[in-house]
Amino acid sequence: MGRVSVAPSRQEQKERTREAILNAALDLSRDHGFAQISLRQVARETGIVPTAFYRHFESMDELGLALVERSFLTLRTMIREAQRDPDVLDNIIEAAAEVLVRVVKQNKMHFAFVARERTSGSSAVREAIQRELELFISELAVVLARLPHIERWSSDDVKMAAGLFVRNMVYRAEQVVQMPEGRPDREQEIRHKAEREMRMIVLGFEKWES
Amino acid sequence: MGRVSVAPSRQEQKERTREAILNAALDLSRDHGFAQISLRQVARETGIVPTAFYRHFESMDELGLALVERSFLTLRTMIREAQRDPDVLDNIIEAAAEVLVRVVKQNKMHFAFVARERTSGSSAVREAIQRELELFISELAVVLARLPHIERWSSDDVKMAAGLFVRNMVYRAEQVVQMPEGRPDREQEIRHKAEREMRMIVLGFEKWES
DNA sequence: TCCATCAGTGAACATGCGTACACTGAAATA
DNA sequence: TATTTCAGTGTACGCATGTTCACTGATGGA
Repeated sequence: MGRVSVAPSRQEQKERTREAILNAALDLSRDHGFAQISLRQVARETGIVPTAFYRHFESMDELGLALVERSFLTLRTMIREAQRDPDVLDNIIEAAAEVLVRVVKQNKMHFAFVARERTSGSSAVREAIQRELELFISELAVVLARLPHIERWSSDDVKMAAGLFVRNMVYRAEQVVQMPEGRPDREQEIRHKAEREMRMIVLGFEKWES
Repeated sequence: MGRVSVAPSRQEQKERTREAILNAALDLSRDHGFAQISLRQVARETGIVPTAFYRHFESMDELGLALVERSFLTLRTMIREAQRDPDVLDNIIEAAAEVLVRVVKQNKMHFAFVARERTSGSSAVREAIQRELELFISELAVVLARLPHIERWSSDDVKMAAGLFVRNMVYRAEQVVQMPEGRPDREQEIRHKAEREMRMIVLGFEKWES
């Protein structure tokens, strides 16, 4: 057979194991939350011996922080994608709802992790998520600031609006995550509700200081 | 001395211990979440032996459900109080923000519990909270439905509005809970932000179908 | 007064945990 | 080729956990 399997370098192999640990932890977190899972469970799921875990992370807390980072990479990808999309300026609501549902569906685990560990989780993880969410709101505020009605608002007001959007988005994302597989009707219902809510908030925007 | 101490009846004593267990659990949950605490920790904090726990609850899960119930009793008290207050109809925003901050401050632990265990927690606890929150939104919808602008809306729309309010309220309540003691400036800031947000949402209401 | 009830006790157990420590053997380096 | 590095192994440890079981002694009805 034409199969040529190059032996992976040491680095490559280490990186693979690290990735495997992250995925195992994410997977195990699904049912009972990251804070509940043990180092030994993660090792077992990864297929390594418990002590080998320490070759990659100093503690479960450090693993948790790595997961926060990885999950927010996904979120930032989403906002950048939304920024490139020319529809967004004309029609922010439908575009945002569409991107929301699609990206969340593709990255359920990451969103579930953020939503869950935001309020529970170790204090290190919790604080990291709060910080990242603030950053995310600021990024969204920059996008919003370019919209026609909003150009002249104070930056505090724009941030408030972004906060309302993001917090409602987080809530609807939780619902998409909990959504059972193969239920396009539920999906459409959530998208529809998200659209209505965002539209209502936007109506508030328009009246805010005009 | 005139001290007369009547020996408590068996029932009374049992009720007291039960209450002590609930408080101990609520207190221990504060730092790391209910899901993380052990039956033995709760017993230790209560001042009973681990096995005595079983005289009151079958499992930690049952304890969790009892805490959900007790916490939502507080929430319902809040909405009833708001309903009785005549200011609410004229000036729903300031009144709501005031009630929010005051009641949350008085019952930090209960709100913290609900906010935290809503997304983490065992599935039994999580589902109980989701159900109670839905109920709470419905109750608020009834209150909102009496407001001048809203009378003629569809019930779906009123529920959406109530949902937006409650979810933003939950978020701000989380902040009040996390607020350090003796910081009236932070308290006012949160109240102020909550007011602005609610005002913005209400602006959306007014424009919604008028 | 006698006796049943039952909230709380205390010892014992099997299990899973985090981490220390000495190790192996293949990849990287010299 | 000889040597070093280091990801992963295997054993062992002390500790906290949930749950069992037989118990104690005050309460409260007969």
